[in-house]
Amino acid sequence: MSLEDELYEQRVGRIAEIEALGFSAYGQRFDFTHTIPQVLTEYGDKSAEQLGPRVGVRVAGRIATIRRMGKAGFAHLLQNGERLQVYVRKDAVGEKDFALYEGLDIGDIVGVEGYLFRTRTGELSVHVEHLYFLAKTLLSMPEKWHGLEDIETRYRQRYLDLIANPEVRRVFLTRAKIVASLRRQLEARGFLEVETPMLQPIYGGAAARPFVTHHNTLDIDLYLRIAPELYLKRLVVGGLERVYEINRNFRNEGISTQHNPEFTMLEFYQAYTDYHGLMDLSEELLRQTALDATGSEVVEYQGEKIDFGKIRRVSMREAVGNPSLKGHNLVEVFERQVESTLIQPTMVYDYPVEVSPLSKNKPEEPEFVERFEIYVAGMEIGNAFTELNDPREQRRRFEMQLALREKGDQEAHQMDEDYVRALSYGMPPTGGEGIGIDRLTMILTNSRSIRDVILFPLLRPVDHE
RNA sequence: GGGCCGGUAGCUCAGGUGGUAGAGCAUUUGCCUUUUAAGCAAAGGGUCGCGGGUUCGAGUCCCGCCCGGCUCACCA
Repeated sequence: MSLEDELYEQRVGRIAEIEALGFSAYGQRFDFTHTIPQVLTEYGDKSAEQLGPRVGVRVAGRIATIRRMGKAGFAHLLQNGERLQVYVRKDAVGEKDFALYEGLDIGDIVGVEGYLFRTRTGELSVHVEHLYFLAKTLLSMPEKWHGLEDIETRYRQRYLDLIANPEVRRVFLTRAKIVASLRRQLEARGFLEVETPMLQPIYGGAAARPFVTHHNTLDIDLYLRIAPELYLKRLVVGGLERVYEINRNFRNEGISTQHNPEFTMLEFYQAYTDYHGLMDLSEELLRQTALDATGSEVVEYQGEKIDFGKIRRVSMREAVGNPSLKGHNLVEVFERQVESTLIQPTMVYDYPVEVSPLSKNKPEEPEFVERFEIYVAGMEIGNAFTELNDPREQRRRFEMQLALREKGDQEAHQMDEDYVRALSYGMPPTGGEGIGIDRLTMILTNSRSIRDVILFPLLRPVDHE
């Protein structure tokens, strides 16, 4: 028998022992008086005297460490990323509870009832009077000192990663704060949150290859959306003048430290503004989000201080430093030579029309459009433009894209007749923007890989024969 | 897809030039009523990612494959 099986059988055997003592191996509801973080916040700085006469608590958590010393012992309970020590002695808990304590494994989930005290070395602890068994672990936990380090296991078994590595938990708490901050700011400005189709008969709103799926009853192929853009603008036509969506996009392309096949975008549209208005708004949104998520406008990313307090604005032609370049050549040089050097938050504006099929032309320079992208730490995190609202020009742009598709460009835009029809009813002048939530989270959590900010990144599945 | 790196006990890792696989944590047993990487004593635990090959002999050398990481290309 392998060690793994041996450990498993050992613990299955322990279920019988737990039940023989009158406990359930998979216990009942446990009403606690405090979470462990609450105990630490409330009593963490109280002296032994201040804990008298008696502070009674009921707390629950997962056993993180055990130190047994004959007829007494200690354990640390882990809950919500924080640890509280408990002290169990035979003469305080009685025969039965002490027998239960003696058979505990690291990873078991228990509840304790008792009172707070300070140990000789000063650690705030619970002097246990009753022990409750809540859930049995059958598998052994990662090592207490190094935690779980194997990157593949961390992604495949994120639950273990979350138990063993407190900083992982923090990343995802920060991610939630980022999303909450953006929602709060958009709500405050009168934006309405909406949901638009993930399953789309025509995919659009970006240049990318899609995932294809099939609906059986309708017997049609559908695409997982690559962007919600065209639907959101239909809503602007419909009079929802400020809308946003925070949701997943799917792109059937490469995987890297900056790309996951499904990723989360914020897209928002505001009628009666343009890309200059969006630059002002973006600056404020990013500054406030950094502040809400990290407590500071200046964050450290991979050794660089990134300042969201003021965002530089530069035209693409200035950034490239060659005013004669245009079209695809300009973008190519920009991406090859400039993009990775944009460490501080930077808005790069005025894109060639060729790469921007949905953006409005600059009136005085129609070969350029009113578009900008936001770069931070060498990564594109946002893309925004004054929306093209002339249906006849939009049709010409789609036709340009179809011509590219004919030449083999698999990422060229499809024709969307209903979108052109929607524009034909009249869309107000509108600014629209997308912000990549995953990449923004990378920067605000100092994460090197997009997989570190996505709970379950896509990995090739392993065969279980 | 290309290049580089990695996969050894449940976890974290050692294993120059080939010679029957080690440590710490975890586990088991004993002792221990304020410990905290508790301690002391003892024990068990491995298809060395998978498959071929070279060799008397492969964790180690060669070939192929699988999985992962980084990076380049592509993309957001």
